[in-house]
This record gives sequence, structure tokens and C-alpha cells, in this order.
Amino acid sequence: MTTRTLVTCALPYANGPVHLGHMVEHVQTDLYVRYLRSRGDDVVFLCADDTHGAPIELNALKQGVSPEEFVARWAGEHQKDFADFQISFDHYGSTNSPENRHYAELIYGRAKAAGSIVRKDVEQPYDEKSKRWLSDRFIRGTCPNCGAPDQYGDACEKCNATYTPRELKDARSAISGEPLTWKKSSHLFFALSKHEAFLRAQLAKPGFTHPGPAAQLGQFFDKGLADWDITRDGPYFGFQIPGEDNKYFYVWLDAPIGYIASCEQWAKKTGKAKDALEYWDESSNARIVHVIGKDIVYFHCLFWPAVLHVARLKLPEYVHIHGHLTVNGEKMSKSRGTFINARPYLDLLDPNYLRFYYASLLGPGPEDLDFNLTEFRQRVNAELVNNLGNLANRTLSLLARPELGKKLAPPKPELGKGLVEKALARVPEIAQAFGSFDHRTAVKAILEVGYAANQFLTQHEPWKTIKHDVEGARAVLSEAAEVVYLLTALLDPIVPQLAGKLTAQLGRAGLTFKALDGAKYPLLDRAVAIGEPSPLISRLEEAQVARLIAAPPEAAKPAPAPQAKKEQKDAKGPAAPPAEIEYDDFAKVQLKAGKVLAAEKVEKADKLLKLTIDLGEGAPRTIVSGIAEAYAPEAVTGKRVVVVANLKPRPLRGIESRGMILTAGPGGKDLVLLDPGDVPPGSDVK
RNA sequence: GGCCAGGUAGCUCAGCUGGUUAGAGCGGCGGUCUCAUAAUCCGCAGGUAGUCGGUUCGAGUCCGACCCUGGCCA
Repeated sequence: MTTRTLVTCALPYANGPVHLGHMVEHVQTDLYVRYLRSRGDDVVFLCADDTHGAPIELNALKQGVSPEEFVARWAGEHQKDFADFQISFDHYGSTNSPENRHYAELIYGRAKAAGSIVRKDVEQPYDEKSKRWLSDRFIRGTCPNCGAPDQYGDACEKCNATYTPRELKDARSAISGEPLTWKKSSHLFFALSKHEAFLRAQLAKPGFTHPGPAAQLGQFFDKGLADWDITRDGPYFGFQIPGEDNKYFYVWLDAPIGYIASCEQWAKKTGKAKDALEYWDESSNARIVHVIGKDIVYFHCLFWPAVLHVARLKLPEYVHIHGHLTVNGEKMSKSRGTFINARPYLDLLDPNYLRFYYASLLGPGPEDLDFNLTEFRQRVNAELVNNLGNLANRTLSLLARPELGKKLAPPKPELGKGLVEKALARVPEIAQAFGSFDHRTAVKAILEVGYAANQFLTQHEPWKTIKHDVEGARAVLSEAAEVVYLLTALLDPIVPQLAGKLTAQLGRAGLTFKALDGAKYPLLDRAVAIGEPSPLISRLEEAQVARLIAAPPEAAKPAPAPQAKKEQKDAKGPAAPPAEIEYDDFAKVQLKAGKVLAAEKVEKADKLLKLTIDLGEGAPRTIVSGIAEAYAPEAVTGKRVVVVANLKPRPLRGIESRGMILTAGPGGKDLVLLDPGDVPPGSDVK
């Protein structure tokens, strides 16, 4: 009997679109799940939207819709995006569901009965005007460390200091702008401290999670485990705590319970299990695997196991932690245009490229992964398109020539057995790699299989022999087709759509890892003709890829202004050097020589001058420039300057500025205007 | 500050418990083929292994210090 395996991805927060960072997780999990299925395992792949909490409630309020409507909108988009990336969930649920309420209450009840719920009074910031309790993210004030204004209640984005809202100067509600009031409230806590021994043992289990992060959690034990506040006072979008007045479960309590709720919904929908407890009861023999990002390790490796343990539920056998996505070596950034959401990607490029690229980089560990546009294009073209795609196409299109008529030759072991057996010999290591999230090792081995077959074709030159020895050419191509057929199984977890296309071109049924177990030469029934060949996938051109970043950042989306609770703070380190850009990026910037016709100080702005500039156009332009500390108005009048002419106009101090003046130097008083020399206004600067 | 991870060719990474001239893919350069998506195939170049010190007959591999990068601190 095969073991049942339940695999989950972390639940996306229903507060915004999913982006390519989410896809790192969902693609690698999908690869893993598809491999398990191909191997013949009984596997359920689940996910859901995480729907509760203050940010969602407030953003819904802001848009004048109910939280349910707000959340439903994102649920639809998320599922569409995942489906288009071919993420093969068996079910995609929601934490705002009766099933989730049921399990949240069940778990809470069991924890309470076991004595793991304790009550404590806490004093919390309150906004009298909007009648709301405020989380750190909804408090703004002046940093007590560096004095930067308008910082969050927990940390300063300028100097990275952390503090409490009490230490924040001039702390106010981000909702109403009112000063904070401190009020007492009675909260329920999950007594994490009671489970230290259990958690220590759990984390020490080999294979439970990665050793690095597990060691890192050790610091929590060293500090002493603090009990976990699972209460939020209303109004709050979430589940009311049974037996309490106007108190709700904290979103992080019911979010992971969404794994169980999603399982319950799947069980009801398919009838493949009586209920979720078939998987989740502590007596179940199911294997549970969670895949998460490194940002939420302690929720999944500390709170969650303790909660499951006290509720007598099944613990995950393995928590797979992955790193974050960077784009061109840096954190994704909206202002740099490198914050790429799933949908704009899908509008521009085939998802198979990204699936393959991610697979080629993903290792078993939690290190970050870089989406480097140049590397992306080059690797995809060299490996997926040229090596593998072209191998299939050159083999099948020759076989489809009129002389050969798509018919295969009988097996000729002295010709092809060696090739095929060497390829088959790679299958166990590829399977092993897929089964341990070491996707890049799998990709590497698959490419070597393709390489050997290309070499085989080059050695036997069937395009030459076909002229005088049709059957000889047919024999060579038939042996190569064996490898192409093998590749359909090997590629299926990574690019299932392409594997399917190839299978059809070969005129076969799909080949699975299960079928490959103990498979021998020949794999193909040579009596069956092949189908109609066509190129597998086209090459990526530089211009296509460049558009990913040129695409406007999702301004039109109903995206919420305050940061979602799970979004990382943009840790702005010291100015890193910008990443390399392509020539195309540079070519987008239109530089022109201009002449300053007039200049005046901008009121209430120390640094700004309002300039009237002749760019050789019909009318002069107004440009606001931050050079006032270095140049008096009269000093710049008549000067020649270099202007970024196609910069999007933007208002500065109420004046629309149409362009930008180039200067050199550190800024403030120390900068000089770049002089294009004695050329007519409007001349190009190149 | 404490802790974790990592620093090996332009890029992404392999190198098991220390043992011959440190490897691969991509990229670059040169050549070859022309069936195929200007694809294949052959070859070449390129590394003071973060730094310094130590252990050892011998260290990328072990130990220490330091430097740098990324991350975690509920």
C-alpha cells in the first residue's frame, strides 16, 4: 500500500496579487508533487487564500466593500494566476470558510481543555476616533533613534532601529491621525512555554526541517519561549473566539488551520477521504509536507507543531524551507519596476520558461534565487530550447520526411542500446533529486541525457545517410526517438505542457516515472508511427524579456496602501550599486541639450528651483530641479544643461515638472550642472 | 548586539569522512555541421579557492581570528 502524502504551499494573503516570488514556492512544490504523482504516489496538493486580519479589513473598508467581497476578488485572481502557471492543486480553499471555523474552534477547544490556553491582561494602543485597536503597522510616528518622521510602530525604515509603539515619538493612528490611547484588554494566550521540551525534540528530529533554520530557532529556547497572544479585539475580520465577548482569533492562528480546512473541502468535494482527520488525526499514517518561505519559519516550526501537538493532530513530517526571489540581484522593488506580478508575466511570456528557469536554479536548501533577466533568457534558450527542444524537433522532423513517412525502424541494439541504457541509468538519480527538492540536479542530469542524444545524432549524420541508405537513417532516428520519449517523462514535472506536446508528437501515451522503474531498452513500440512534429517552444528574444521590467507597475490594481502584514519591510541598506542594465534600458532614456531661459526659487522648498527651459520644442518647458543649494536663480539663467526629456511629468510642490536636469556630485551644495557645450537647444545627447 | 547561512572561474553552482596537475553548465573566443528553432558537435581561454594565522607529510576540505554578503531576533 502506498503512503498517502499531503503537500501544502503557504497560503497567499488575500490582500494583493501574487508575484514571481510566490511562484518560486508554488512552482517548486508543483514540481515535487508532479514527480510524486508520476512515481505513482497517492498525493494531495493543497493551498488556500489567507483571508483574515486587520490589513484586509481596513483595505476593504477603504474601498467601501465588505471584507468578504474584497477577499473573494483576490481569491479569483490568485487561482487564475496559479492555474495559468500550471500549478496542479487538488484543491484551493479559503481560511474564511465554515470548515476553517470548525477546525479553529476544535483546536482551540482541545488546547483549552489541555490547559494550554492562558488569560492575561495586556495594555494596547487604541484609536478613540475610529474605535479600533491598533497593530504596530497601523501606528505612525517619529523614530526615537534617528528622528525620521512617519515611521511604523515597530521599526524605523531609515535607521533600522526597532522599538515599541510606546517609545515612538508623536505616535498616531495611521487610520485617523489621532494620538494613541492606551487601554487594557484581556487576551488569551497559547502557552507555548509549556511545550518547550516537545519542540526541542521535534526540531532535533533529523529531516524535520533544514539544520540551519532549526539551529536558528534555538535562540528562542535560549531566550525562553514566550506565550503567544492569539487574541485580537473587535472589530476584526476573522473568527470570534467561542465564549468570549468581541474577541477574535489572531489571523496567524487560523491561517495554518487553513491547511486542514482545505483538506476537508477537498475530501468533501472528491469523496476521496471521509474528512480531513483521515490525514490530520495524530493516528493517521499520512505524510504531511509543508513548503514555506524562510520568512515564516517560526510560525511553522514553533507555533504550528505545538498547536497540532496539543490538539492531538498529525505533525508535518517535513517542512521544506526555500529562499526568496531577487530580480537582477536585488530585492524586488516597485520603484525600480522589478516587482513583477504573476499576471503581467503571463501577459508577456510563456510560463514554461519560468518553470524551467526556476527548476534549473532551485536547490534543496533555503538560499535565495535570482531572477536575472539575461541569465534567464540565455539559460532557457541554451538548455530548454536548443538542447532539448531542438533535439526533439530535429529527430522527429527528419522522421516525418516523405522518405521515412513517420515510421520507426525495428530495434537495433548494436546501434542504440548503449545510448538508451546510459540514459536510463540516469533515471534513479533524477528521481532522487526530484524527490528531495533538488530540482537543479535533476535538470542538470536531464540536460546531459539530451546532450548525449545530440552527440549521437551528430556522429551518425542521418541527414546524410538518408540520401543513399533510408533504412540506416531510419534506424538512427528511431534510437534517438527513444531518448526523446524518455525525456517526456523526465520533463513532465518541470514543464508538463511541453512534455504532453512532445508525447503527442511521438504518437504515444504519457510515460511516467513509475513505468520507468525497471524499464529496459527499447521503450518505444516500433510498430507505432510517430505523430506530427512541430517546434516545442520558441527562443526568448532580448526585447521580449526586457518588457517584463518595462511593464508598468500594477498602478491600476485596487492594491491597498498600507503594507500587508506578511510583506517584508524594505530593509534599505546603504545604497547598493545599481544592477547592470541592458542597452535597451539605456536607449529608453532621451537626453537633450537645453538652455535655461528663466529660474526662480520654489516657495517653501530649500532645494528646489523652478526652471524654464528651451528644448528646441514649440514652447519652453517647466522643470523643477533640486539644485537651489548649489545655484542661485540668477546663476543658472542662460546656462546650457542636459535634460532627461522623456521623463514622465510629475508634480513637485504643486508645479508640474516635465523632465530632469543632470548634475554631478554628492548633492546639496556640492553639485555641478552638466554642460552639453555650445549646441542648439534640442540637440540629442548620446 | 546575539544567532544562522554563505563567500570556489564573468554568471549559477559541484566537489563524500583532508590526499595526485580544483570540476560542470551558461556566457566569451575559435572551429565544424547544415537535419533542426542562426540550433548541433569539437576545441580554447579564464580561478593568489574572502583575508591572515594554525594543525598536518599533505587543506578548498579541520581549528582560530578577522573581513564581506544575505537572513532571523516572536
